[in-house]
Amino acid sequence: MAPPDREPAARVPLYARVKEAIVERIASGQIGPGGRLPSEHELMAEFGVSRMTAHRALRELSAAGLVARVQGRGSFAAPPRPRLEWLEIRDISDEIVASGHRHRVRVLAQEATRARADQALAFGLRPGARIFHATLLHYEDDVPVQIEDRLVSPRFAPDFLEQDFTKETVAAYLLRLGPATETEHVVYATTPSPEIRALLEIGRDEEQACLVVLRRTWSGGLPATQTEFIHPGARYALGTRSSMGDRPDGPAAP
Amino acid sequence: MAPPDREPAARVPLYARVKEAIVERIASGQIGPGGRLPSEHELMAEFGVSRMTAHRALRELSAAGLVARVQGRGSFAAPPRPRLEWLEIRDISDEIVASGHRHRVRVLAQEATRARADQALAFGLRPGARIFHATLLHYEDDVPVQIEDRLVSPRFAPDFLEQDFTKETVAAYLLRLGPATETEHVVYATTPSPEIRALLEIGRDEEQACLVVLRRTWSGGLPATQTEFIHPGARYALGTRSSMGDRPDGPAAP
DNA sequence: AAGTGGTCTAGACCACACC
DNA sequence: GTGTGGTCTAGACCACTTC
Repeated sequence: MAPPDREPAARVPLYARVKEAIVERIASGQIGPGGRLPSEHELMAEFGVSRMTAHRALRELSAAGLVARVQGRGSFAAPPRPRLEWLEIRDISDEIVASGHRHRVRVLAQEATRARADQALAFGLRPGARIFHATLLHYEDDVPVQIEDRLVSPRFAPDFLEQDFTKETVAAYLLRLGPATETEHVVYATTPSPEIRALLEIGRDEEQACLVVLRRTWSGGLPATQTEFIHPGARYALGTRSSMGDRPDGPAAP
Repeated sequence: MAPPDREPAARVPLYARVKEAIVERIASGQIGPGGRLPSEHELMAEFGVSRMTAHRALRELSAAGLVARVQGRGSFAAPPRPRLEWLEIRDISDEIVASGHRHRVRVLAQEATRARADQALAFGLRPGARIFHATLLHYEDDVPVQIEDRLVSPRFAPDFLEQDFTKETVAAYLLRLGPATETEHVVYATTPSPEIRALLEIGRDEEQACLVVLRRTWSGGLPATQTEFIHPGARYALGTRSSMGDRPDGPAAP
């Protein structure tokens, strides 16, 4: 009673074929922005699928932001509203290894310190409270490409000082303790101090600007970590590339 | 035969309740990273829902990256693998207006030029071919915060020179012509030239580094635009914040 | 009233993993 | 073989919009 594959064609799920067909009509301009899409019943007739299958195709396109659906009215092609774009932030060691290079890390500091007033505020502690700190320098083929400067809440990672971060990434260790429930990223450019320049081996004549990624995480509502990733501007860039249809979820536009 | 609401409770769909329950177990640590989740049949029994409903809950959590599913084995809590993080890139005028400030733009250039060798290569044209160029300077409350330097393919936007970009954003105009099918972003830090410094009104003593977002777009396989957004490092940052469960799609980890 | 999307069910066939 | 997830169907009830 359920013919799962009416054609011995390629093993592409029906809902995926329906999605492809709709994306094709939008991408080719055949349905312009704001234009009306076939209703679920029309898709049932056109592709010979059940309503659940037609519905799934439209629902997933809606989640992907390519299609807007309004109950009682119909489905429409992506509205002419600026789409959000997304920049991927990955772990530096992954990136280096994935690009076929050699990754090495030096642990410059791994200690307990007293929280300064601003740090205490950020972590919800009293000034002078004990907090963990670590500074790591990441090399790609012996060229320094990132300074990782971390503050970690002792509440979140009590055994932080006992870890060997040349064996396991700090990020991997922290993830092992429990996933962050909230994450904040800020990216900006800055002119490095002489100390930073020395660590990153930035010559006097070399491009001096640095790219900084500031990451703050929370776990279960409590601040867990705060990290500055500092990169030499001339040797590092964040990048991403996306195609229509494989974009991350965006707010389904009205 | 289909009791749609066995309890007159709040109007929350069943699949959403199942999702919430699972997220709760993961976020509370009750199911630690890599831990096993109830199977679809177990969820059916526990929540009294059909298999389709249990499946939808798990499928959406899988798309959100919180759950990994493996055919034949089962469903598991977010694996202890570095999650991808995402940085949002938005239109500068939107950002300024959304934050309650005043946006103004000056058109510094809007012309047809001859493509340099590298530009011709990027656009798939012969060197010296006609190409459109525009430079805009964006102000937030009369303080310059972005230089927008664009190259646009005449094939994609034949009437580019006739537009009034003080009335309509370049991005909005281009979107009107047709959505980009592919987009590439690269973010890096750089030390600005004296010309750039002058335009952005960066003083001699001021922080000099600039944040550059390079965006390239394609439409239907052909290069459409290439843009450099240059920001003073001290006055601009990219930022984002995300919570567990509302993250964009990532590759469902094995 | 008719059409639309939003949800839900019961049952089915399949591919895959593990024992 | 048993259990898992992946897909699909036919039909149902509901809320909403439009006529």
